[in-house]
Amino acid sequence: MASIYDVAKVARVSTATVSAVVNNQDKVEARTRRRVLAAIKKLHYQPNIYARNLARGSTRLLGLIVSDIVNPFFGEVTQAIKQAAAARGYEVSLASTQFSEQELMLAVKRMIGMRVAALAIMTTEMNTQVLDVLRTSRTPAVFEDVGTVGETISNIRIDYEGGIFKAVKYLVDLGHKRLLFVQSHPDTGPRENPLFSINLRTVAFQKVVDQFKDQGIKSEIVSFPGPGPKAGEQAIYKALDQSLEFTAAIAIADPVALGVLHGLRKRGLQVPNDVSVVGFDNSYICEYLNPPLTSVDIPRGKLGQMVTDCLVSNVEGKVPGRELVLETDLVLRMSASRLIEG
Amino acid sequence: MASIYDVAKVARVSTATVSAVVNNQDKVEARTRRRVLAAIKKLHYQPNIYARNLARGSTRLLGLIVSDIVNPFFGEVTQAIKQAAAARGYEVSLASTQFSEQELMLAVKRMIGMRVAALAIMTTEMNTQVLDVLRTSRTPAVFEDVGTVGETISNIRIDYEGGIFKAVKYLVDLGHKRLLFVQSHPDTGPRENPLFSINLRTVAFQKVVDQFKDQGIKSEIVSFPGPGPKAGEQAIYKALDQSLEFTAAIAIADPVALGVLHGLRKRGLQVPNDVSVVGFDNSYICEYLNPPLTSVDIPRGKLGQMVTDCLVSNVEGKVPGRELVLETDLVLRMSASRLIEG
DNA sequence: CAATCCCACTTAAGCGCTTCAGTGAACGTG
DNA sequence: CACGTTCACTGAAGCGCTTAAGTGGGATTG
Repeated sequence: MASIYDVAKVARVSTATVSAVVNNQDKVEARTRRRVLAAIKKLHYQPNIYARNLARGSTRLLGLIVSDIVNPFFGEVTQAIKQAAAARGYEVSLASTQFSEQELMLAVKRMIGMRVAALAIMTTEMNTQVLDVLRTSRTPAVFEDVGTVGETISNIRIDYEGGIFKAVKYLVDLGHKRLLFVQSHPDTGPRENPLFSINLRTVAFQKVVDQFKDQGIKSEIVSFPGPGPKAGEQAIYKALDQSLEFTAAIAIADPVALGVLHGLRKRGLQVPNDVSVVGFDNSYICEYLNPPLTSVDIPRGKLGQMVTDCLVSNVEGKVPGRELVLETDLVLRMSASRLIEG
Repeated sequence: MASIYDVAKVARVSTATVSAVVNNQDKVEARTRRRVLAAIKKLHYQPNIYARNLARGSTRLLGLIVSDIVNPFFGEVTQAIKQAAAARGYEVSLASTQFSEQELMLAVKRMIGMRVAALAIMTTEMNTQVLDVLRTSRTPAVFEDVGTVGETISNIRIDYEGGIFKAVKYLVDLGHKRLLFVQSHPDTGPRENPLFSINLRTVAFQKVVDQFKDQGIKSEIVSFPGPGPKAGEQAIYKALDQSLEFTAAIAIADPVALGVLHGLRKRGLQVPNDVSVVGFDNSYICEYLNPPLTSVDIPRGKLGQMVTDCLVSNVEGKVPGRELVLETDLVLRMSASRLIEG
């Protein structure tokens, strides 16, 4: 592979000039520039990014770590972040952990090795070692839902409670009094880890239901290990088999709702006639389900923007870490309806 | 950020020794190793991958370019490739093009800049310039469905025809005689570009239907710009509005099928009673749809394995490029049924 | 006991860029 | 005309690693 020296030789200039052309600084005379460009084309020269980044000593690279790229929600968030980052002249490098804390640690270390300017961590799993590594490396970072803001660590708190409140109120207004919250949890790791953002959603649900208890609203929570539809399906079977009383179910995430819908159907229950269902995330898929799924919306575009702004201002403006709140909303579709007294 | 020199100084050894420890070569005495490890921990040392890769002069990095990470199918393929690659000691770097040829070119150049050992390109878009860049850079590459095998270029041909044959035969056996093929196409770029793998599926459909024409089977093709459900929905409206005759539809990809299902429902048509629908890709989501979607399966695990094996043997074994065929299969669910003569 | 080999470790060159100080020619100024 | 300026370009150091060649001391050998 041709190096900058080869190009310099062919163009009969110094490497500094080639460098100036490649990075299109306007210090180079048009004639010279053309010679260099011709040489580059002739040799199929492509700068070695390792040499470049090593020499530069810094990168315009944002790291993004998510739990599961297969989940379209993360995919959409990734897109949003990439776009926002590109607008500010940053690239983004993506890693996926498959919900494993070990993978998370590896990914963080790899990112630090890549000397990312800053790091966004949008995973459900988390632990204090990871936080330590981040803090000691002084890599600016932004989390989704991990409370500890620091000099270089920001947090975007998604207002689950707001969204869940809207969902619960909506269901209550429709006449539902028995609510089920369907959770899935990672197979591994401590269930009670407060750093697991997934627990935040459950806690938010409990808080909200508490506010409604003087109206006679009762609730149950079921949980099943493993992410996604499979867990949702099994969890709803569990609820049914235990004869938990509920006329409406809120799922912790859309893929889980997908499983809930499926499980209900298999057991001969109709949605929304027999059971109302509300999802969480408002994936694009909700619109296309049968029935279309009412879901709590987390605006990915705004999230991506927030994440990027937060990181970039931390990197460039030395703005200290802070906490931002992202509002959520309820998008009404067809999967919840007025309770028919039976 | 601490460098290898800092570690060497603290551990009172040379940088070469630190390097040996970091790369765990077993040339270092246990006592020394411990000292080095302690220094690394103390300084929170994390090797700079740019310096490392520059010094090494080669990487164990596979590049993967896909059209759309939001599509769960690509997500699953990505996972499969990552796993297969990890088993052979390679990492993988991911890029997504959003179906843009321009983005594709940028991604390819970035990958070459990263000096990936080899490159897998699983996009629907493609053009000859990209092929040229690849060929001249001598980066081993594997494509999905681009015919031109070369010294460093391999091709995995997905046996669309086989899968579509199974689908068509299945529908014909169920009594259907009027088939609709629902295609979506990228907004940009030449529609007739034979390098667009998406056209391959359509061509395969036409070929297959041809084999059935003496049985009186007729077919139509509709197409709508844009990927995903939205295109599928609009395409099916178009078919309905033009009063195309069909009792069964095959969608070019599952997200498109999702839109078809949705559009049919909105127009008051029942699946499978009024129209049978078959998808393509067999995303995990098919199982959870209502009705569960019959779909042509492309085995991602095998695909990931093939891609990785192909690349690694090209890189390490100097095996020249070749063409491999990936069989497809039809997974039966509930979205297609016997035609009720009306 | 000298010669040999091994072992654990060090020295230093080099990977391919960027960048800053430096050079020399052309130009403008008093 | 001597002087400073500007301009277009060059020279070379240095980024943080890896690795081939080198070193020196202890064990092994004839």
